[in-house]
Amino acid sequence: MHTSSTPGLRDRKKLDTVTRVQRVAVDLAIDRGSDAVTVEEICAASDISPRTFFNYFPTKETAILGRPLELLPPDEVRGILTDHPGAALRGVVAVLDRCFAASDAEPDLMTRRRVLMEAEPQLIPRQMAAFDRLEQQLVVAVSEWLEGVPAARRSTDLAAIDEARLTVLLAVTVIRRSIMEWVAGASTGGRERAIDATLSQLEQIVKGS
Amino acid sequence: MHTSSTPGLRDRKKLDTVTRVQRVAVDLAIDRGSDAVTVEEICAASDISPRTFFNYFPTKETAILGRPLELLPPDEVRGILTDHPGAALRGVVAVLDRCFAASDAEPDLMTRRRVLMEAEPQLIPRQMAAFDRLEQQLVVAVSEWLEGVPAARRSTDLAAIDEARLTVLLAVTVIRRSIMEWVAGASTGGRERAIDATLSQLEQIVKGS
DNA sequence: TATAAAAGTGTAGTGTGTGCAAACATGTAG
DNA sequence: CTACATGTTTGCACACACTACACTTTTATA
Repeated sequence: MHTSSTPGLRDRKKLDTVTRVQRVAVDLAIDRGSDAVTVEEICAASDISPRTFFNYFPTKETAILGRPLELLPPDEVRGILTDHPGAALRGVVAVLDRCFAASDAEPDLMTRRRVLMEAEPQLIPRQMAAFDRLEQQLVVAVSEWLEGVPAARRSTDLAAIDEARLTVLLAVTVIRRSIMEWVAGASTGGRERAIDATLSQLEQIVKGS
Repeated sequence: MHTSSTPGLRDRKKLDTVTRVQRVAVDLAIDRGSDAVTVEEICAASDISPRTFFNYFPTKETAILGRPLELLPPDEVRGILTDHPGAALRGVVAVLDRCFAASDAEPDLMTRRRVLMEAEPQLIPRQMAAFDRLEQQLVVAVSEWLEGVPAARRSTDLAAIDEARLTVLLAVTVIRRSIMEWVAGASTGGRERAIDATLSQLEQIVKGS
């Protein structure tokens, strides 16, 4: 058994292979279009067998776009939500942003994926559909957290589960819009700035209705 | 050439076949799970050849869940938007609702799809990803419409394209939430009621942030 | 009834993804 | 260093979605 902090040769090799394949995959996709690239080509260019490819990635798409985001540990989620008292939406957006920041996130890989998405915008909604699991987990977490907030300090009179569902959908929308801006390269600052801008636009639009 | 208003035998037969296949597809999916159903089974049960299946439907998913929604003709879109002055969000939601109502919409087929989605919730985000095209077209339409509204009557000071993008995303979110309620069978009334409820919840949540 | 157009089908593929079992590498213990 | 256990990689055979092409059948119209 090997439970120390150093990864060990075996795991290091594995990680190397994974990132190498991901890089090759996204590069080929940028070159020829993601549909035109075959798994066999990716494998040939990364020196692994097709069978091994599917040990690493459940689908071709996963290798090109990356694994779907995972939810932070529950206590971290609670902490972030509590940091935004009376503004569940901002809290949930912050959680999603952290999930995003915490993902694999080799910077150059992210950059290349951004380039790819710019060239093939139809990949963006697919990526969003992969948020599904995250979304469901988040609804549970937010709902539980809301139930622990005394009614006097809540900013709505909705049932916790209803507020949680809609808040999570809204937060995903905010993140989605921010990612679109980020992909378009328009936003001057980082994601934070784009998120703040989106949130204030959101307020204007909703209040105007 | 046949350009009269009556469909003609050929087209009637075609329509019959399409709806029959759709019914068989969704029924089999309810019985065995949509992943476990093969195109061959659907074809055997609906007396067409697999090759013909793919003449009718681009994918298996399309046969089970239905074609993605199509945008109403541009003048209708403009009309609906103009019916909701100063509340672009409500207007866009109304447009989406009409698109929904105008889709194939054999009532019993819709019911069965509702049952299927209840059993396999992961189908819902997939369905939403299919909104992609509709969403893009809608952004263009809304943006053009907003540009025709004098600034004094606008409820925000955002650039038309920015307001259009975010408004469409929000409207899709509202529709998505309403469909989820409708699928869950919770809403007492029809979609309209669910949409109104969602919109007012939305206001509460955003104003509370 | 003859004929052109459209719809349906069979065949032979490509590509993604899976199950299984054998070959291989690596870590551990004597 | 050797031997064993465990995890990784691979080859092979396969199921299924989907496509290109050529061919037959059906329908609409003259």
